[in-house]
Formats: sequence, C-alpha cells, structure tokens
Amino acid sequence: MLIPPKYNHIEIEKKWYSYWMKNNLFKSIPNDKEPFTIVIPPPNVTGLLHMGHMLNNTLQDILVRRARMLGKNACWVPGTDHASIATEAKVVENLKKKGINKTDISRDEFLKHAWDWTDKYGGGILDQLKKLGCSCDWDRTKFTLDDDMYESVIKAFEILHKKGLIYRGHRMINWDPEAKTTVSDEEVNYIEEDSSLYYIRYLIEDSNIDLEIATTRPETIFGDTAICVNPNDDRYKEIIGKNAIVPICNRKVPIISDNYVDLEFGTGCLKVTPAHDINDYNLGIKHNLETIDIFNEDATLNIHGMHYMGKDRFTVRNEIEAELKKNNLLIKKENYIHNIGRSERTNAVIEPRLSKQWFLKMNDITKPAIDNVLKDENIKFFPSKFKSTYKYWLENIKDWNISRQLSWGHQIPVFYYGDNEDYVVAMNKEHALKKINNFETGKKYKEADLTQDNDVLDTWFSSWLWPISVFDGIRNPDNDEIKYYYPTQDLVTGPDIIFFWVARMIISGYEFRNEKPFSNVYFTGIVRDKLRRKMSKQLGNSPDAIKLIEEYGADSVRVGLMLSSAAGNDLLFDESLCQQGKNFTNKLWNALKLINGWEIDQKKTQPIENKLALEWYNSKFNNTLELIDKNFDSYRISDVLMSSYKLIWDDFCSWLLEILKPGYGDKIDKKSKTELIELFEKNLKILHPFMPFLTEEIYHNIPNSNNSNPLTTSPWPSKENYNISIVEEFETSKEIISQIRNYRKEKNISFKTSLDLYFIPNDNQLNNIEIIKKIAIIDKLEESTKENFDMVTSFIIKNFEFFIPLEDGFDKASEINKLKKELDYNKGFLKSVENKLKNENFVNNAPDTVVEKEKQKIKDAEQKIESIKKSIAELS
RNA sequence: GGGCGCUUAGCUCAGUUGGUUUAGAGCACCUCGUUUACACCGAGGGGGUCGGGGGUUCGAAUCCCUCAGCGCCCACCA
Repeated sequence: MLIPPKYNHIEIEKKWYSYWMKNNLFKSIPNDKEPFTIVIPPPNVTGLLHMGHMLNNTLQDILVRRARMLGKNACWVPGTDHASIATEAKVVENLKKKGINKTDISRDEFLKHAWDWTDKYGGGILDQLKKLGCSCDWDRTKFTLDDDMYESVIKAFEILHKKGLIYRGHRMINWDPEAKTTVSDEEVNYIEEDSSLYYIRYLIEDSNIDLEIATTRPETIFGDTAICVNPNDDRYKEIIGKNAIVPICNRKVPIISDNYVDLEFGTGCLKVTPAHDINDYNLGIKHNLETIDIFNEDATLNIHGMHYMGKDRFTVRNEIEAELKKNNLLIKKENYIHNIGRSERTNAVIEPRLSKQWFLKMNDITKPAIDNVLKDENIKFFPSKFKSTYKYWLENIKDWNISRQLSWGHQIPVFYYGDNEDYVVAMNKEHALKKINNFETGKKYKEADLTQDNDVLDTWFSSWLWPISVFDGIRNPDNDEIKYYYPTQDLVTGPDIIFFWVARMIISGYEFRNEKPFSNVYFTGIVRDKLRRKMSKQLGNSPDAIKLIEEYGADSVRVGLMLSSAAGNDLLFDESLCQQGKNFTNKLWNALKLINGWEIDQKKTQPIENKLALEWYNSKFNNTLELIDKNFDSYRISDVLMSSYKLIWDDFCSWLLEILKPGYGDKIDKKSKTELIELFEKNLKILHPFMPFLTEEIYHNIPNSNNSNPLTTSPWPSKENYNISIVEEFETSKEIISQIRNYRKEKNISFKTSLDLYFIPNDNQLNNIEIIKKIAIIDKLEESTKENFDMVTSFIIKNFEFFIPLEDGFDKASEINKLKKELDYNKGFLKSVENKLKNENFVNNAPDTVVEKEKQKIKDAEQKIESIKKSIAELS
C-alpha cells in the first residue's frame, strides 16, 4: 500500500464524513444499550460559525465520540434557535433597506418575510458543524419554530397557566424605543456616559422659598407627581406637606418625605416621576402617587408633553433647557458622568416604562433546582465554582417577564374576548372558542370576537424546554423517546448563559418531568485573542472558522482548541495553536509511514530490547489510559489531550519506534511488528475523539490490520492490568540513554560512532547483569571494573554506576569539576533531609511512613555521595 | 454598593484531603544536529521559591489573617 508523503486533509475529511453519514454511524434509535445523550445548545438559526461554536461543539463531539466508542447508544441532537430579538432585528433592518417599514405591514406579512429570511440564511451553521466533524444525528435536527416544537412551547404555557404560575401584571420594564419592545434586565448594558445634571427651580405654593432640584432628565417634568425630600433633612422640614409647582406645566404636586432620598446627592430634593423611573415607581406605590406616562412607544412625548408633543425625548431635553433658561428656572447645568442603560441589540437608550406583561412566578418552582445542584449534586458543574453564581441567582430570583413585543417567535396563546379583559389560554383560536363557549354564560362567541395577544414569548421560554421538547416530552410525556433519552448526560455551554438558559432548563426539567435535564454541565470559557480581548467584528480579531478548517484541517483546529482550554477558563486563541495541532497530525502521519516501511523478516526472532520496549509501552499505555479515563470522567478534556499527545509524541514515537527501528538494511521480526500495530491502533482509538478524520484514515492504512470496520464505532481500549514497575524501570533506562547522549554531545561524538558502556558490579546493589541490562535496554552493556581501563567517564543512576572508557582528548579537570558539582548537589540535599530528621518534633509528629521515606532518602544520598567521591579520588 | 473568584517559569495553565527527592506541563527561548518517518524534525539546555507581609503547624504553593493588583456577576442613586 502506497502512503502519500503528505496528509491531504481536505480530501480525506470529505471522504470520511460522507462515509460516516452514508453508513448511518451517528444515527441513534432507542435500544437496550445505555443511552448517552447531548442536546446541542441551539445556535441562532441565521448565525455563522465562530470560534465560540467551534470550541463548544468540539467538546461535545469529543464526549459523544468517546461515549459511542464505550459502547453506549450515543445521541447528539442538533438544532437551531429562532432567536427572536436578533433575527427580528435583522429582518427589520433588511426590510428597511427595501423601503418597507415593519409598522406598515401586517403581522402575517412580516412573518412571511422572516420565514423567507430564515429559509435563505438559516441552517448554514449546521453544515459548518459537519465540516468540523461533529457526529450529530442529523435526522433529528430541530428548529425551535418547527410545528412540533411550537406546539410544545404553547402546551408548556398552558400547563403553567393552569397551575396559576403565569399572570399578567403591570411592571416597570426596560423599553427599547427603537425596537419598540421590552428587553430583559439581562439584555441592558449600562455604560458610563457623559451627561448633564440640570438644577431646576421649583416654586412652592403659598411660599416665597424656591426649591432647587437636580435631575438628569428635565424632559420628564411633565410626569412629575411629587417632590420628595429626606425626613431628616433640616433644610426642608418645614415644607413637607406643602405643594410644589412643576415648571412649564404649572401643575401642583405634593412635597413628600422618604428615607430613600440621599441627603448628600444634588440638592437633597428629588422630583418623582413614577411612570419613568423604577425607583420613582416604587415611591409612587408606597406614597400612593398619581402616575403620568408622558411618552409614546417610540419615546416621543404624548399629549402630556404639551407643546412638545410628538418630539423625541432628547430633542425635548435640549429645547426644554432653553425654555427653562428663558424663564429663569434653570439654575445651573453641570457635567455629570453616570451609567446609561442601552439596549444590547439596538443600542437605544432604555426607557423605563410601565407596561402590561406576562410573567412566570419563579419562587414556587425553583426549590428542586436549588436542592439538586447545591445539596445533592445530582447535577454537577464543571468547574464547580459556577455553583456560587447559580446559587446567588436562584436565591434572589425575580418573576420572569416572558412576553416580548415582537412578531418572530411563539405567539402568546392568550385569546381576549368580551370587553377585552377576559381571556382564555388555548393552543389556537378554534380551541379557544370551544373553551369560552363551554362556559355557563350561555353567550355564543364567534371567531371574530377573539383577539390573540400580539406579543410573542421570550426566546428562552422555548429554549428552557429544549432537552424535553426535542424528544416531544411536553406534548407526549410518555413517549418512548423521552423515556429513553431523558435525562440527558452532558450539557456544554458558556457561563454567560447560566441564568438565561442553564438554570431555567433545570427548573423546567423538574417542573415538567420531575427529573433533571442533564447530569453534568461543562462550562467553556470565552474565546479571546492573544491579548485577552473578546473576539469581535469591530476589532477584526475573530478568525474565519471555516478558513481555519480549510487551511489547517478540522483535526488540527480541534486539537489547537483543546490544547489550552481547561473548563471555565477563557481560551486565548492564536493560530499558532492550530499549527501545533497540524504538527501533531504530521507526526502521526509520519509514524504511519515509518511503520509501513518496515519489512518483516519471517524467520527473525524477537530481539530482547524489542520485547522489553513493547512490554514497557504496553504498560505505559495502560497507565496513561487509566489517567485518561479518570480525566474524562472529571471533564478535564485538555488534560486528556495533553497526556495522549505526550504519550504518542514522546513515548511512542521518540522512544518505542526508535528502539524498534530496524538498522540500516535490516528488517523487523514478525512478532514485534504485530504487537506494534496493535499498540498503534490503540493510540488511534484514544485520539479518535479529538482527531476523528486523521485517525480514521490512518486506521485503514495500517498494514496487516484485519479490521475493515470504521474506527468511529470501534470499541474504546479496555484497561488492562499492567506492571507499574516496568514503567518506572524504563525511566531509569531513559536516564542512562540520556546520559550517553549528553556524553556524546559534550565530547562531540557522532551517533555513528558506537560506544562501549560498562557496569560496575556492586555487592550492595542488585548485582545481576541481566537485570541491569534489562533496565538499560542496551545489550552491549558489560560488567567490568574501571581498573581495566586507563581513563573512564562514569555516571551514577539510581545507585548503579556506569562508565564509558575514554580513548583520547580526555579533560580530567572538567570531568572532576562535573563530578564535584554533582557532589555538592547531593550533599546539599542530604543536609536538608538530615536537618529534617534532626528535628525531634518532626520525628515525633509526622506519620511513620513519611519519616521512613526521609530515612530512605538519606541512605540513597549517602550511597550516591560515596560513589561520586570514589570516582573523584580515582581521577585525581 | 452587594456577591464570587483569581495572582505559580517569558506566555497559557496543572498542582487532588498540607508531607514522593531542592515545585510540573505545553508553547516560547538558547545550543547542537540534514543518522533514508517527520526541520510541521531530533538531541540537549536555561528559566519560577509559588503577588507582598504576618500567623497556624514538626512541615504550607496548599489552611487562617492582612495589604496590593486583576477579573467576573448582580444592583445602579435622581
């Protein structure tokens, strides 16, 4: 079989992905095997693959592929999210370009545009995931607005409403006047911005005292319904209970007192505008104040704004400043820096607004989510530090505002009838009609009498059902799929959506199925650039994911991402990581070429060093496998890769292959090659979750490999018993060989020149040349004493003394110097251990095993010192 | 303002309940090397006393206190 000199990732990745798909290797249906399920965090349907997706999905693929190899029924459910706000914003923007205003078209017309947009740009991200090698069961692909998914969301609303958990309330919400929608607290960014603090004069009724009031929002005076001072403020005690006159509109408002007001800030006087400030709203409720809403939906002033009606709030701010100044009501204006809330999506300044919204009561349904994560650890977080964040949020949870003033999404299944305050919750109009007409009122309603609520549900209200709804567990709670696949095993996601999504899925899991949605949550960090900056379009520091795959190959990119991504840690991405991954693929490819190049000599018997080396690597492999399995179980994925990387690069390639490598013109014995290939195949298996394409390709190029089955579905190596002492002994061998290499380097002796190595028999040591030879893996080693040679250089390893005879060019002084240095080191070491043992407290208090270890150290060090001294004496 | 966390080689990080030699890894760096798998390589090497200070202990990178610096989350003061 001819192996190409270079690994062609483009061709080979295409080949194997279509092979896997054609043979349905990622397909899962319920069977009698243990299920292993992951639901993908559904990316935005019209989004494009970025580094964060790559990291996240590579991790999921690694977990899924390993589970598959462990013989589990692995099921990775892919899908996309409709992402109401983001998608609707894009569609609106796109329509604007075409000269269409969203407000000018009907809901149905708008939805048609949105679907066209989705059909055109949607789902591309899933194809990109295939390029990355993701082994999802693509037949299961879901979209949150698919009919069945849609119905599940509505059904969930119905269930919760029936339980009395959903209510309609008046709330101060964050209003985005540009998108004309509410945004959740989490979607508002507070940014320090330059602003002004206006000091405005308010007159007091029946008094000649003026009040100075500081505000950042003079345009809201039309909504003022009180003036508030601190009850302990001596400056204002006398005027409490009187009325103040609001400038320009000349309305009388009461002067009230409340501890909320800060004596130090501004003038200690606060104008209260309950309709437009959350704190004022709370004051309004407390003091039973009137609420005057002065804004229209787009934050222009309404009729209460008098002559400013129809003008934008910021325009009014400027104009009112002028009017106040003209009337001598503006005392001063100061520069002022404060936090201004802006919509994450449109960047519009958020307007606090009183609005009718749908809410989900959270307090009643969070208990299992708290207990099962924090008390019982039925759900584990990796890293566990995120439990504190989770805990804090759940223990301070507020009711969830689930309605959004958008069209793209699941329309709220509430149908108003009669005087428009009565409503029913139903899957559709038909059901709704049936429901009301069943009432005892006797009144018969027609379809035309019903109006569905115009709002849609928060996107997260569909996402929080995802692990259940993808298996249709909301509509059909007893179906075979949900019973088999739920609860799922792992969730891989970012800590930034721990509240939005993770916590809510846990809540919904217990609420709808009385069972956790997943057992383990792996939190990935944020992918940043080398300078720790977030990847962003503006900075242009975000690499094109697909280009990276094309340039380096999917395997290399996957390895690059995994090399430095401990759970929860941010990943400082740099292309050099992909290069490192590519170097590794090259290394493996070349190992294949090397092994394939070795011809077999059928008659040759296995040399002892081959036997020893293979035995050693087998032990080393199993020793590492043990560690790998352990690290997999604790989700230390980058540690797993690192151990495999070192095992294969250093132990397999640099040591094992170098020992087995036949000499010039030589061939390898059959036994060695057969055993070697077995080990090589095992290497491929542990690497397969990380580098699926390369390993699959190599696997099918191994000579003598009888296995025509794909690696993807081959069994994970089972842990065999191994002898740890073999592994340890080999470390000694490595040391001996390293010493010889050092010696060659020091003396500038080429590798072509062979050296004789001798071993000094020592009665106190294991005095068996065979054992020493075994340890040294060097069959030229002979037993001798230094007296037989004029000059030697010696080294001591694990209390065995070895030496190499010297012929000429021997620098006695430097040799002695070298030994003296070693002597000093050992003496220093000895002294530190001796001091420890001299300390009576240590000897008396430390456990016996620890003391014993220290004593042994002394013995070893003393012996070594003796040997070195002897060598020095001999040279002098 | 409230809460959580971090500070170990040039960089990114390990370091499990305090005790395997005088702290590890990968990358980077330096030196040497074209021996027919690989220069996308090989061999070798330098480099940290674990942010500062104090304490507990026979013993601390590991526990406690304190100072300094950094980061994240929540709330957001007219």
